[in-house]
Amino acid sequence: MNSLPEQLVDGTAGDSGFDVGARLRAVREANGLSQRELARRAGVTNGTISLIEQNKNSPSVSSLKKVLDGIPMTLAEFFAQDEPPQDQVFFRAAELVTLTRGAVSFRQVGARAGHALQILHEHYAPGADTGRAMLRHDGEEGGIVLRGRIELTVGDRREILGPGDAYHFSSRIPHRFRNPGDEECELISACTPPYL
Amino acid sequence: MNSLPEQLVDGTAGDSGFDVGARLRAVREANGLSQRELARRAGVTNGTISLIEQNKNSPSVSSLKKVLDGIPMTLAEFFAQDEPPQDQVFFRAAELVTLTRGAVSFRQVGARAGHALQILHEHYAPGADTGRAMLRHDGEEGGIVLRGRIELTVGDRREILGPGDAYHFSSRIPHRFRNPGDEECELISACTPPYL
DNA sequence: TAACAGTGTTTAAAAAACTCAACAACGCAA
DNA sequence: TTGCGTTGTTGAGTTTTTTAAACACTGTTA
Repeated sequence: MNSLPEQLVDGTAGDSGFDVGARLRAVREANGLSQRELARRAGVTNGTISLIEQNKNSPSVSSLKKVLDGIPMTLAEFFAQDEPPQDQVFFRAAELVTLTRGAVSFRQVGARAGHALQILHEHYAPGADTGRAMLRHDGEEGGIVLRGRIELTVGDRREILGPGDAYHFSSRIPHRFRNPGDEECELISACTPPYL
Repeated sequence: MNSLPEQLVDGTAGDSGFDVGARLRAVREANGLSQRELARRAGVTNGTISLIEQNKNSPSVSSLKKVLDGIPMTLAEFFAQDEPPQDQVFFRAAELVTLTRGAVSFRQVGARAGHALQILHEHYAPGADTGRAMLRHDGEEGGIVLRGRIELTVGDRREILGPGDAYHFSSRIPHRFRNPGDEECELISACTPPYL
């Protein structure tokens, strides 16, 4: 049942919001390689390269990786061209987006997507807690306490930090923030990549 | 003819030098999604997610993109790696390393090397200036002003920021900080990667 | 002109990914 | 306990990608 084996992804940007075919063709030509030469280096056939470049098929990650190895180029480099522009530089206090998660509020600097860095001005009400289920995600995070006290648990370590104290850890370690006092706690944090 | 339809990519990191399965599982769990919930949002079946996470198949770029759209996360973010060693987590106020550059002082959270994130508590004396020769380096940086005023020039844009105001830009754009007032200026900044 | 070496494209068969539906395991409430 | 809802995994069948080989086109050489 294939009366219309037309290209399933449309000819231009495809269904992926990222024009894999055009990107591969540009990269290949920028390196002065023919389809056949790249195919030989990559250990695939020239037909595969042709079809990918025309967006007539969507390569598997493993075959795309093989092809890029023949360039050579990493997957991250290949896709690291789609980051949106987004270039607001200055943010007035009133412009900071405020996010609320129960007794914790975050004032976020700029937008979340397309950046490698996220900066938050966080406020923890007395007793506020990010939850018993510990947080875990990629990247690193750190911060400095401005006011009040915060109890921070990272893996099997736990400390109570006060004004001027700071922290920095890999976000892959399970972690939890809790305000154990009667006073609001205020801190500024940064993390990479953004995760909220 | 499929006498050995075993997994072609080995169980761990696969043939791609990048463990797509483990990475997807980590990302999904970090966002608190079940395989089924992610599958529903992405418009694929839960079986697909399961097989990908076990590295029993290598998804096509278009299906991986669909899956990531349900997170949401871009392909570039997915393939961007990170490697944090070093593990001091808590830093008492007195422990913060202080660096001085003329009329500007930085109190640094943790060590500089081997991290993707650097956090600084900066103090600019009245008139302090990072110099007429504009700064330029890789990464992104941002911060929030706590006290005083700072004049920030980024490319051809210039603003004076006060308490609560913030900034965020690509460090590749030439930039310069200057305290134009009579009062000390204090701010907390973050940048990635570290550059001092 | 013909013969050749290079290019990218296209087709049928083989291989791999994807779907659908069933399965086993766990936690939780009745 | 039973029952229900959830989790992740698995097998049979369908769809898509990949291969291998042929095709059409270009520029060069004889």
